Amino acid sequence: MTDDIQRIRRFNRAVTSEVGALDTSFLGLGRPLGSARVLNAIGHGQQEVGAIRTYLGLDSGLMSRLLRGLETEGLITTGPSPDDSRRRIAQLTEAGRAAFAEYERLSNDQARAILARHPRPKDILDAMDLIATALGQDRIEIIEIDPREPEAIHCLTQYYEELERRFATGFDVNLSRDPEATDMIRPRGVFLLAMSDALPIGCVGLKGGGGPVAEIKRLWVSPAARGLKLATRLMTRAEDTARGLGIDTLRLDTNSALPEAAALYRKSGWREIDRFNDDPYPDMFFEKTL
Amino acid sequence: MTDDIQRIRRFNRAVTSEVGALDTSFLGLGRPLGSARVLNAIGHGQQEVGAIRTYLGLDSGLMSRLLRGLETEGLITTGPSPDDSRRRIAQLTEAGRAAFAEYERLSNDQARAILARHPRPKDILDAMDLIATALGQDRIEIIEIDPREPEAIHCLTQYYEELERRFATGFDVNLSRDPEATDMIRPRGVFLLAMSDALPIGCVGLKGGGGPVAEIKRLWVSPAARGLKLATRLMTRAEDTARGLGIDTLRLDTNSALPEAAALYRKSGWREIDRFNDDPYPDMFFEKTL
DNA sequence: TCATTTATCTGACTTAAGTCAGATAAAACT
DNA sequence: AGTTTTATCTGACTTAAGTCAGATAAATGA
Repeated sequence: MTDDIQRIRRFNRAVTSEVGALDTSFLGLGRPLGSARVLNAIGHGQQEVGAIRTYLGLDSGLMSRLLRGLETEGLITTGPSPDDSRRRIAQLTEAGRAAFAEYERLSNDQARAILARHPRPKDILDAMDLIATALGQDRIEIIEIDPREPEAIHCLTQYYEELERRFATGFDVNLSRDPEATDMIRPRGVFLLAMSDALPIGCVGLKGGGGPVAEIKRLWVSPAARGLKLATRLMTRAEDTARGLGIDTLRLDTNSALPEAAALYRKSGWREIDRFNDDPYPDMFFEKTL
Repeated sequence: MTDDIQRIRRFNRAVTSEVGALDTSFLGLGRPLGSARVLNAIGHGQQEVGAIRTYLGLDSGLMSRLLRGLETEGLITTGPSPDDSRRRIAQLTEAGRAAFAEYERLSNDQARAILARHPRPKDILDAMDLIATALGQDRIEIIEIDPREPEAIHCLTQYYEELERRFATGFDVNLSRDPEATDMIRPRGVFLLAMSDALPIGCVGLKGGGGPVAEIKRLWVSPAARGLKLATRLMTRAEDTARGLGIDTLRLDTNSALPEAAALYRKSGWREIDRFNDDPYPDMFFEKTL
């Protein structure tokens, strides 16, 4: 146990000296860290002065001075917010966009360098996802999204890859009954993503047909997020949404090669029923009355 | 690829806000970060003022002033180094040890908290080891050590566990020909550890008997360090040491359940020979003339 | 309408951190 | 022995960061 703590502290040392170097590398462009942080916040789309101030945890006086500094450097312009002219909004000028792009390039180069000098970049990325998800586990949010958006496709692709690995026969989505995207968009259904600071780490689809019966599809949680009860959160949210859409019966199919899925369904009020479709992959079928 | 970079940058955000909070938590004890860092360096056994200065990257003037500050606080004493009185060495006073213990407690609590709030602490630790090893891959050192030391046992235990997992029959070290520790200590042999910032990540034993023939035993590299050519480095160093001990022939045994090991031996000048012992586990035997 | 609240700004501070040019004394070199 | 190098210290700076008490102007509420 003490040994474990040593391992964590070694990790802390490693990242503060390496990742922390990113923070200070911002100094490489000759601008104090405070100004650089404000400039980057604006570049990343934060417009409201107050929002930036809270985000960066700055005193109002300091914030004001940093903004004045960036203004005289010609990197930003500020003006009153149209809906409340006490508030001010900041925007990058042409020169500001150029400076911001420099910072982006620096960050990206540093990230690329980490990947390039390691023989197993995939393992590194997975480990980073696991740690970042663990550190941010209290800030995981569930959002509704169009299943054709890239974030959704990111999850679905990984879901299909996992089925390919875990089914003895492999998995080809073209042989499966791939739901129409519009069946998983309101008002017929919904597609939910679990997001951890901009990274999608889980999904579930509610596929409706306009009637009182709908199907749960594509429940998946990233390996980085397993154990955090995310599948339960996604299912609960999907069921709540279904109720709101006037649905009273939910069905789903699954495969006995995914025992943790069946266990979850059994534990949360689903009961096994007879086969209700001719999809070649599933061998277990469940139903739940809402 | 762009996506990968986003994942790394998300990781950077997560650790700078969480691990960076550790840095600033040091401020919680009311001492400026600079003084706290010096105090902790001394607490961790760094005595030489110059060494601390290089380690923390401080200007000599600043360093001097920080030391004076800690001295007037009554936390350290400084004096000339016995072997070169230009240099100075710093030591904690009783009060200094108490203050240092407070910082240790803070760091340990923070580490413990990370483990406690995650359902899969082992995965988190493995991921942290992988990333810390990757970030510090240029600072991996190979050291000689007594195989009965805890760092060596840490590696050997993991080695045995891996054999237990990978051999169809499992692995019981008591049934194997476990070498005498003294056969792996100079002048008969040597035991080598690969260290990444205080974490042992690989080992190899050179087991000699005083004569010109010796055996390579217990070659193992932590999953966190695979792909970094560490096995090759360990073997090269072991062979070099063997030459220095007047050994001209090396032998080893291995098992075909570890194909990557046999591949390494073949690639680096070993040739397969007939069985030379009656250990129940190995089924392949190699020899190399130095 | 008038007092109150809210968002930001300004000026006058403090503290931490870092830089740089000597000063000093011991060690190393010739 | 005398010069040079090395390790540390001191004093006189600069810069970044942060604090705090008002000032100002727009929005809100009674």
